[in-house]
Amino acid sequence: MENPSDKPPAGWESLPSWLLTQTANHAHRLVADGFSSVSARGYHYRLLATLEEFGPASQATLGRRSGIHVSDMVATINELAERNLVERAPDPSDRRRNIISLTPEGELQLRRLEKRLAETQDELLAPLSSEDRERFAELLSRLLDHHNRRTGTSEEPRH
Amino acid sequence: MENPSDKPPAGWESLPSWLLTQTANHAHRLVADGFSSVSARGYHYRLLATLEEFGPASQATLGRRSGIHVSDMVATINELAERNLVERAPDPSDRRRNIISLTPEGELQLRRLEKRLAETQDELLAPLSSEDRERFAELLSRLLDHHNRRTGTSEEPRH
DNA sequence: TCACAATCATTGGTGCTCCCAACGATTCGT
DNA sequence: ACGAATCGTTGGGAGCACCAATGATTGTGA
Repeated sequence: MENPSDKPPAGWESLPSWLLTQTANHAHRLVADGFSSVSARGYHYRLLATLEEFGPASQATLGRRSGIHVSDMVATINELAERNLVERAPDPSDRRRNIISLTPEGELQLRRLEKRLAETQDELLAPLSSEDRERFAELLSRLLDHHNRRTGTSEEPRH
Repeated sequence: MENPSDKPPAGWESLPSWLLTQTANHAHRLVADGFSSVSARGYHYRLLATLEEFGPASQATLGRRSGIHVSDMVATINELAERNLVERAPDPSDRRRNIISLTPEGELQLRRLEKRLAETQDELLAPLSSEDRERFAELLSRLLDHHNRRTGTSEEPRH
């Protein structure tokens, strides 16, 4: 965004899709700023959090769990492994797979990221009351759920 | 995949910033799909709508009005001008400037984009009642306003 | 009036997120 | 045993937001 010095435009600025994406933009900026203060970005957090939540797993599985595309997963793991926040080891029982696991340093980093993230939530929702925040989250959840279902976000693992 | 429960993990998935950005993602996809059906993208619509709203202007002014960065404005105008949706003419009174104006074809295209956009809003808000939609928009407006003030810092152009 | 500051359009980048196609290697299903 | 499926990897692209620097032009102040 630059310099809306010329009066508030109009029309499209009141469309839900506009309000939503612009607000999300602010949210993303806030989150990204918090993360970048510890040299991380969204994907790093999502991967670390997923690892802690479900434990070590293959890259493909992690991709499904975190919603990160498998091809982006490679770079994300590279970046984290370079800093020893994550470990990439071959799976002895399936030579196609790597088993990715969280290191102690990775856990520490995750703690830091969670802290920044929590601060960010407050900053993001600053103008909203406690009840408003709840309603806001509820509305978003309803929308997100609906659209996640529609776009078949979770594929059945068949085997 | 020994664990068929590759579903919504937890924790971070309930954070407002996550709900917001992911929902915005769906919104963006819906909007983009609608736009792409007439070979356009967000910037095109924003520029065309701004032109109709305020009339012809220089690229820098359009950038301020639409929130499109001036350096992205160049490409956006190039793309629209190539299809005769917009006209780029030198400003006789200031040889630094171009005056950008909407062509009749541009207006037609704008009508098409508005139509797609209107359809998209309904798709986006499908699971919400009329009252919910209103509350949703109101909450988003409050947030957006707050953060625009904090960030957008619109300074007056020194005459 | 003349030098300096500011503005304008343009170029050529960056970063993040999401997404796609194709590849060799490996394992599974039948 | 053979074809189908899965895994990691590479190397892209789209879209949005943002930044720095440049040459041309215009404005301003001393």
